[in-house]
Amino acid sequence: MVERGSAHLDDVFHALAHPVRRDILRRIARREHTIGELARPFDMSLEAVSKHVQVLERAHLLERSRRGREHYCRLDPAPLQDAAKVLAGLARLWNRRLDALEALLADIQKEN
Amino acid sequence: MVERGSAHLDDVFHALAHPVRRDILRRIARREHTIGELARPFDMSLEAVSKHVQVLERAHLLERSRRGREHYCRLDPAPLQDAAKVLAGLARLWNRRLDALEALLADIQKEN
DNA sequence: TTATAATTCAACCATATGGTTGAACGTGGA
DNA sequence: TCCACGTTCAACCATATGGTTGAATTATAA
Repeated sequence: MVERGSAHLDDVFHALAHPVRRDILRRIARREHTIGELARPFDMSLEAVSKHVQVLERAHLLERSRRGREHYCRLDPAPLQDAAKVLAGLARLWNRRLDALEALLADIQKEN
Repeated sequence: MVERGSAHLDDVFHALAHPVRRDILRRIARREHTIGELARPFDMSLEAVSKHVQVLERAHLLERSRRGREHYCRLDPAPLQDAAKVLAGLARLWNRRLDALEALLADIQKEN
Protein backbone atom coordinates (compact mmCIF):
# COMPACT_ATOMS: atom_id res chain seq x y z
CA MET A 1 0.00 0.00 0.00
CA VAL A 2 1.52 3.28 -1.11
CA GLU A 3 1.60 5.97 1.53
CA ARG A 4 -0.66 8.76 0.34
CA GLY A 5 -0.76 12.03 2.18
CA SER A 6 -2.82 15.15 2.12
CA ALA A 7 -0.92 16.60 -0.85
CA HIS A 8 -1.92 13.59 -2.92
CA LEU A 9 -5.59 14.18 -2.07
CA ASP A 10 -5.17 17.83 -3.06
CA ASP A 11 -3.97 16.66 -6.48
CA VAL A 12 -6.79 14.13 -6.90
CA PHE A 13 -9.60 16.53 -6.03
CA HIS A 14 -8.01 19.31 -8.05
CA ALA A 15 -7.80 16.97 -11.04
CA LEU A 16 -11.50 16.13 -10.66
CA ALA A 17 -12.47 19.82 -10.48
CA HIS A 18 -12.51 20.48 -14.25
CA PRO A 19 -15.18 19.23 -16.67
CA VAL A 20 -12.67 18.49 -19.44
CA ARG A 21 -10.64 16.30 -17.10
CA ARG A 22 -13.73 14.46 -15.83
CA ASP A 23 -14.71 13.82 -19.45
CA ILE A 24 -11.24 12.47 -20.21
CA LEU A 25 -11.49 10.16 -17.20
CA ARG A 26 -14.84 8.81 -18.40
CA ARG A 27 -13.41 8.04 -21.82
CA ILE A 28 -10.23 6.33 -20.61
CA ALA A 29 -12.29 4.36 -18.09
CA ARG A 30 -13.87 2.57 -21.05
CA ARG A 31 -10.73 1.98 -23.09
CA GLU A 32 -7.26 3.34 -23.81
CA HIS A 33 -6.99 6.54 -25.82
CA THR A 34 -4.09 8.41 -27.35
CA ILE A 35 -3.59 12.11 -26.61
CA GLY A 36 -4.77 12.95 -30.11
CA GLU A 37 -7.94 10.89 -29.71
CA LEU A 38 -8.61 12.58 -26.37
CA ALA A 39 -8.09 16.04 -27.86
CA ARG A 40 -10.24 15.64 -30.98
CA PRO A 41 -13.71 16.25 -29.42
CA PHE A 42 -12.65 19.42 -27.62
CA ASP A 43 -12.71 22.91 -29.04
CA MET A 44 -9.24 23.68 -27.74
CA SER A 45 -5.66 23.09 -28.78
CA LEU A 46 -4.02 19.69 -28.45
CA GLU A 47 -1.43 21.29 -26.20
CA ALA A 48 -4.16 22.36 -23.77
CA VAL A 49 -5.52 18.80 -23.63
CA SER A 50 -1.98 17.51 -23.16
CA LYS A 51 -1.74 19.76 -20.08
CA HIS A 52 -5.01 18.37 -18.71
CA VAL A 53 -3.61 14.86 -19.18
CA GLN A 54 -0.53 15.89 -17.21
CA VAL A 55 -2.72 17.12 -14.36
CA LEU A 56 -4.48 13.74 -14.28
CA GLU A 57 -1.10 12.02 -14.41
CA ARG A 58 0.20 14.05 -11.46
CA ALA A 59 -2.83 12.85 -9.48
CA HIS A 60 -2.01 9.28 -10.56
CA LEU A 61 -5.50 8.98 -12.02
CA LEU A 62 -4.08 8.40 -15.50
CA GLU A 63 -1.34 6.03 -16.59
CA ARG A 64 0.54 6.56 -19.82
CA SER A 65 2.37 4.05 -21.96
CA ARG A 66 4.33 5.14 -25.01
CA ARG A 67 4.00 2.82 -27.98
CA GLY A 68 5.90 4.20 -30.89
CA ARG A 69 5.17 7.88 -31.23
CA GLU A 70 1.73 7.60 -29.65
CA HIS A 71 1.01 7.91 -25.93
CA TYR A 72 -1.78 5.62 -24.73
CA CYS A 73 -3.70 6.73 -21.65
CA ARG A 74 -5.73 4.52 -19.34
CA LEU A 75 -7.48 5.06 -16.01
CA ASP A 76 -5.77 4.22 -12.74
CA PRO A 77 -8.77 3.92 -10.42
CA ALA A 78 -6.80 3.56 -7.16
CA PRO A 79 -6.84 7.28 -6.22
CA LEU A 80 -10.61 7.30 -6.66
CA GLN A 81 -10.76 5.07 -3.62
CA ASP A 82 -8.76 7.59 -1.60
CA ALA A 83 -11.21 10.29 -2.67
CA ALA A 84 -14.19 8.05 -1.88
CA LYS A 85 -12.76 7.42 1.60
CA VAL A 86 -12.77 11.16 2.30
CA LEU A 87 -16.44 11.40 1.28
CA ALA A 88 -17.30 8.27 3.25
CA GLY A 89 -15.46 9.65 6.29
CA LEU A 90 -17.45 12.88 6.14
CA ALA A 91 -20.68 10.96 5.70
CA ARG A 92 -19.79 8.78 8.69
CA LEU A 93 -19.09 11.84 10.88
CA TRP A 94 -22.35 13.38 9.75
CA ASN A 95 -24.31 10.22 10.52
CA ARG A 96 -22.74 10.08 13.95
CA ARG A 97 -23.96 13.61 14.56
CA LEU A 98 -27.48 12.50 13.53
CA ASP A 99 -27.19 9.51 15.86
CA ALA A 100 -26.21 11.78 18.73
CA LEU A 101 -29.19 14.04 18.02
CA GLU A 102 -31.56 11.09 17.90
CA ALA A 103 -30.18 9.76 21.17
CA LEU A 104 -30.69 13.17 22.73
CA LEU A 105 -34.28 13.31 21.48
CA ALA A 106 -34.90 9.81 22.81
CA ASP A 107 -33.58 10.89 26.21
CA ILE A 108 -35.84 13.93 26.23
CA GLN A 109 -38.89 11.85 25.37
CA LYS A 110 -38.10 9.31 28.08
CA GLU A 111 -38.21 12.09 30.65
CA ASN A 112 -41.79 13.02 29.80
CA MET B 1 -34.22 17.81 -6.57
CA VAL B 2 -32.16 20.84 -7.43
CA GLU B 3 -30.67 20.80 -10.91
CA ARG B 4 -26.91 20.60 -10.49
CA GLY B 5 -24.70 21.06 -13.49
CA SER B 6 -21.07 20.63 -14.28
CA ALA B 7 -20.15 24.02 -12.82
CA HIS B 8 -21.52 22.93 -9.48
CA LEU B 9 -19.31 19.82 -9.54
CA ASP B 10 -16.34 22.04 -10.37
CA ASP B 11 -17.04 24.02 -7.21
CA VAL B 12 -17.50 20.92 -5.04
CA PHE B 13 -14.29 19.21 -6.15
CA HIS B 14 -12.39 22.48 -5.99
CA ALA B 15 -13.63 23.02 -2.45
CA LEU B 16 -12.43 19.53 -1.48
CA ALA B 17 -8.98 20.12 -3.00
CA HIS B 18 -7.49 22.00 -0.02
CA PRO B 19 -6.46 20.37 3.29
CA VAL B 20 -7.68 23.32 5.37
CA ARG B 21 -11.13 23.07 3.81
CA ARG B 22 -11.30 19.29 4.28
CA ASP B 23 -10.39 19.81 7.92
CA ILE B 24 -13.13 22.42 8.32
CA LEU B 25 -15.62 19.99 6.77
CA ARG B 26 -14.63 17.26 9.22
CA ARG B 27 -15.14 19.58 12.17
CA ILE B 28 -18.50 20.98 11.08
CA ALA B 29 -19.68 17.44 10.28
CA ARG B 30 -19.49 16.72 14.02
CA ARG B 31 -21.08 19.93 15.28
CA GLU B 32 -21.66 23.58 14.44
CA HIS B 33 -18.69 25.94 14.70
CA THR B 34 -18.33 29.70 14.48
CA ILE B 35 -15.80 31.23 12.11
CA GLY B 36 -13.59 32.13 15.06
CA GLU B 37 -13.67 28.56 16.39
CA LEU B 38 -12.82 27.25 12.94
CA ALA B 39 -9.92 29.68 12.58
CA ARG B 40 -8.30 29.12 16.00
CA PRO B 41 -6.37 25.88 15.22
CA PHE B 42 -4.83 27.23 12.03
CA ASP B 43 -1.63 29.19 11.74
CA MET B 44 -3.17 31.74 9.41
CA SER B 45 -5.29 34.86 9.67
CA LEU B 46 -8.99 34.69 10.47
CA GLU B 47 -9.64 36.46 7.18
CA ALA B 48 -7.96 33.61 5.30
CA VAL B 49 -10.15 31.04 7.08
CA SER B 50 -13.19 33.20 6.36
CA LYS B 51 -12.28 32.94 2.66
CA HIS B 52 -12.04 29.16 2.89
CA VAL B 53 -15.48 29.11 4.49
CA GLN B 54 -16.79 31.16 1.57
CA VAL B 55 -15.35 28.63 -0.90
CA LEU B 56 -17.18 25.83 0.95
CA GLU B 57 -20.33 27.94 0.96
CA ARG B 58 -20.12 28.54 -2.81
CA ALA B 59 -19.99 24.74 -3.24
CA HIS B 60 -23.05 24.48 -0.94
CA LEU B 61 -21.07 22.15 1.32
CA LEU B 62 -21.41 24.57 4.22
CA GLU B 63 -24.50 26.33 5.54
CA ARG B 64 -24.22 29.45 7.64
CA SER B 65 -26.68 30.87 10.15
CA ARG B 66 -26.06 34.21 11.83
CA ARG B 67 -26.98 34.30 15.48
CA GLY B 68 -26.09 37.65 16.95
CA ARG B 69 -22.64 38.65 15.83
CA GLU B 70 -21.50 35.06 15.39
CA HIS B 71 -21.82 33.02 12.21
CA TYR B 72 -22.50 29.32 12.87
CA CYS B 73 -21.37 26.87 10.19
CA ARG B 74 -22.66 23.36 9.65
CA LEU B 75 -22.17 20.72 6.98
CA ASP B 76 -24.58 20.35 4.09
CA PRO B 77 -23.82 16.78 2.98
CA ALA B 78 -25.97 16.81 -0.17
CA PRO B 79 -23.21 17.87 -2.62
CA LEU B 80 -21.05 15.02 -1.33
CA GLN B 81 -23.53 12.68 -2.97
CA ASP B 82 -23.10 14.46 -6.30
CA ALA B 83 -19.33 14.00 -5.97
CA ALA B 84 -19.78 10.37 -4.95
CA LYS B 85 -21.91 9.78 -8.04
CA VAL B 86 -19.06 10.95 -10.25
CA LEU B 87 -16.68 8.49 -8.60
CA ALA B 88 -19.29 5.73 -8.80
CA GLY B 89 -19.86 6.50 -12.47
CA LEU B 90 -16.16 6.20 -13.20
CA ALA B 91 -15.96 2.99 -11.23
CA ARG B 92 -18.90 1.57 -13.17
CA LEU B 93 -17.33 2.45 -16.51
CA TRP B 94 -14.08 0.87 -15.55
CA ASN B 95 -14.30 -2.65 -16.82
CA ARG B 96 -12.21 -4.33 -14.14
CA ARG B 97 -13.16 -5.23 -10.56
CA LEU B 98 -13.62 -2.40 -8.07
CA ASP B 99 -15.74 -3.93 -5.36
CA ALA B 100 -14.22 -2.01 -2.48
CA LEU B 101 -15.02 1.37 -4.01
CA GLU B 102 -18.57 0.39 -4.86
CA ALA B 103 -19.15 -0.77 -1.29
CA LEU B 104 -17.89 2.57 0.04
CA LEU B 105 -20.15 4.48 -2.31
CA ALA B 106 -23.14 2.33 -1.38
CA ASP B 107 -22.54 3.35 2.23
CA ILE B 108 -22.61 7.01 1.29
CA GLN B 109 -25.76 6.74 -0.77
CA LYS B 110 -27.65 4.85 1.92
CA GLU B 111 -27.79 8.09 3.87
CA ASN B 112 -30.91 10.20 3.07
C1' DT C 1 -23.38 56.44 24.35
C1' DT C 2 -18.96 54.21 23.88
C1' DA C 3 -16.04 50.49 23.52
C1' DT C 4 -15.20 45.87 22.20
C1' DA C 5 -15.93 41.55 19.82
C1' DA C 6 -16.98 38.64 15.48
C1' DT C 7 -16.92 38.94 10.98
C1' DT C 8 -16.63 40.78 6.22
C1' DC C 9 -14.78 43.79 2.75
C1' DA C 10 -11.17 45.94 0.00
C1' DA C 11 -6.73 46.30 -1.60
C1' DC C 12 -2.67 44.18 -2.48
C1' DC C 13 0.86 40.48 -3.52
C1' DA C 14 3.00 36.11 -5.20
C1' DT C 15 2.05 32.10 -7.39
C1' DA C 16 -0.97 28.79 -9.94
C1' DT C 17 -4.18 27.78 -13.59
C1' DG C 18 -5.95 27.30 -18.18
C1' DG C 19 -5.48 28.75 -22.42
C1' DT C 20 -2.67 30.23 -26.70
C1' DT C 21 1.29 29.96 -30.30
C1' DG C 22 5.62 28.40 -32.21
C1' DA C 23 9.62 25.52 -31.86
C1' DA C 24 11.70 21.08 -30.71
C1' DC C 25 11.78 16.14 -30.06
C1' DG C 26 11.27 11.23 -31.20
C1' DT C 27 9.23 7.74 -34.23
C1' DG C 28 7.57 5.58 -38.48
C1' DG C 29 7.20 5.32 -43.34
C1' DA C 30 8.75 6.44 -48.14
C1' DT D 1 18.05 9.55 -45.91
C1' DC D 2 14.05 12.76 -45.52
C1' DC D 3 9.67 14.12 -44.17
C1' DA D 4 5.35 13.90 -41.83
C1' DC D 5 3.18 12.70 -37.53
C1' DG D 6 2.19 12.63 -32.47
C1' DT D 7 3.53 14.77 -28.71
C1' DT D 8 6.01 17.80 -25.44
C1' DC D 9 8.34 22.02 -24.22
C1' DA D 10 8.85 26.99 -23.70
C1' DA D 11 7.17 31.41 -23.61
C1' DC D 12 3.49 34.21 -22.97
C1' DC D 13 -1.12 36.07 -21.38
C1' DA D 14 -5.38 36.78 -18.57
C1' DT D 15 -7.56 35.37 -14.67
C1' DA D 16 -7.97 32.73 -10.28
C1' DT D 17 -6.15 31.32 -5.87
C1' DG D 18 -4.45 31.71 -1.26
C1' DG D 19 -2.45 34.49 1.66
C1' DT D 20 -1.63 39.21 4.02
C1' DT D 21 -3.03 43.87 6.29
C1' DG D 22 -6.13 47.60 7.49
C1' DA D 23 -10.72 49.55 7.42
C1' DA D 24 -15.75 48.88 7.66
C1' DT D 25 -19.85 46.49 9.50
C1' DT D 26 -22.81 44.65 12.96
C1' DA D 27 -24.05 43.17 17.58
C1' DT D 28 -23.16 42.89 22.53
C1' DA D 29 -21.71 44.86 26.89
C1' DA D 30 -20.51 48.57 30.01
